[in-house]
Amino acid sequence: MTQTNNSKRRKELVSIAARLFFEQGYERTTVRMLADAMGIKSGSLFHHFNDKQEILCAVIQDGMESALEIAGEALDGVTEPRERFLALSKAHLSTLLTDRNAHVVALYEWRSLSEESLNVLIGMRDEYEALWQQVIDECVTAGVLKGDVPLIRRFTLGALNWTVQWYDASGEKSPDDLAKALAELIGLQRN
Amino acid sequence: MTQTNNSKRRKELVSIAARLFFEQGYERTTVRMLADAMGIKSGSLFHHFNDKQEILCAVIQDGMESALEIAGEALDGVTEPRERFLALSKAHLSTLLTDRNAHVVALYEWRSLSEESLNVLIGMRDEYEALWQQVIDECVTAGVLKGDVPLIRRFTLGALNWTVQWYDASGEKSPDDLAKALAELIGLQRN
DNA sequence: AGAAAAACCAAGCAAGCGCTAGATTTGATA
DNA sequence: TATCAAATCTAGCGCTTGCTTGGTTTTTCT
Repeated sequence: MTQTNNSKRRKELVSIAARLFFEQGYERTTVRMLADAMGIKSGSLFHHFNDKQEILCAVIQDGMESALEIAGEALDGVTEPRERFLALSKAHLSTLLTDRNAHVVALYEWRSLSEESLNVLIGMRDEYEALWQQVIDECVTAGVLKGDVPLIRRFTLGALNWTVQWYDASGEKSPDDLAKALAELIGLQRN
Repeated sequence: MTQTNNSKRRKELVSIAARLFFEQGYERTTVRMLADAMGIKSGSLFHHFNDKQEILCAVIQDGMESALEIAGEALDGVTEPRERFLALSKAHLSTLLTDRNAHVVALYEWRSLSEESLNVLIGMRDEYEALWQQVIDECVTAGVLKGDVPLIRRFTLGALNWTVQWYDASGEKSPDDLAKALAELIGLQRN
């Protein structure tokens, strides 16, 4: 029976689904489109997933996991608050703009999830936001940032997440450039 | 025949559609849901609109128009660059968070538009962004902001537009509070 | 090699989708 | 009061949707 397994095949399928969901949105992507891109028939999809929405859940889970992992690595060994902020921003934009799939879906398709799936994912999102909260808190404590910490976090993530709406990968600016520019905008690189 | 008219009735219907599109997204909203909310049968909808996508187009047009109008009023008579930035931010958040319908749809549902509708709306979007571009340019010229103007504009609008994802109207912070906080974050209110 | 499990296909169902056509009602105007 | 257009309804068409079922192929493991 179809379990919520973690087989290698399933991972591949989730990755393909991520691409389609990113390109055209969850609702506009049919199970037949998914199956075509996967090289199987639409019915076979339901051997790996209980329903379509579960595919979305898996994609988002994927996106959150990789975002968390990359963020953790980026912060590892970095101690100076401003550097930590910059490292986290770079990690965020990197997952968002270079592997433009799962992480983007994770940000923009929450609405289509079942309540059950939502409960699974909210924990990961909170964990990710806690990471930001901590880094920003360090900046405020160190006196390099001023203001309400949750609010700064939300503005920052908003500015970063919105980049997927306009970023041109073929342009001259790299994700790292953007991260640096944002840090400058909020006065982190002035001193 | 069904024309792209501007009758009063049509305006009402567009307003109702805006609410539904905002609440559940365009793709998840069926013509029957729309008709129900409008108090008519689904078939009658197509006397006012040629197809479903045209309703979305009208909603977005509505959102952009009111945003443009409110922004223009907000800037009227204000000359000091920092005040102009703040006024524009307040106007933006006001349309976004108090009348949480058309403007939000205008931001998040572009993907479902036909190419034809897109061409109609892109002009309005550009006009709105030009407003921001100008105000930010004034700030940079006045020396109260530093950096690449288009980039600042995009980060700012990103931070503002993302508020719809988390803002709680029943909370303690008003849209104006948020605008002020953002201005402080990017160093506009320090001197 | 042989058995068990996993992956897949062929065929199609029931429901819901956007949309249409033709008749009917409503409301303004002459 | 007669006329005509706008607005709505009734009824349903043709298609696509997510998903199911029952059987076949492929892979894995002993």
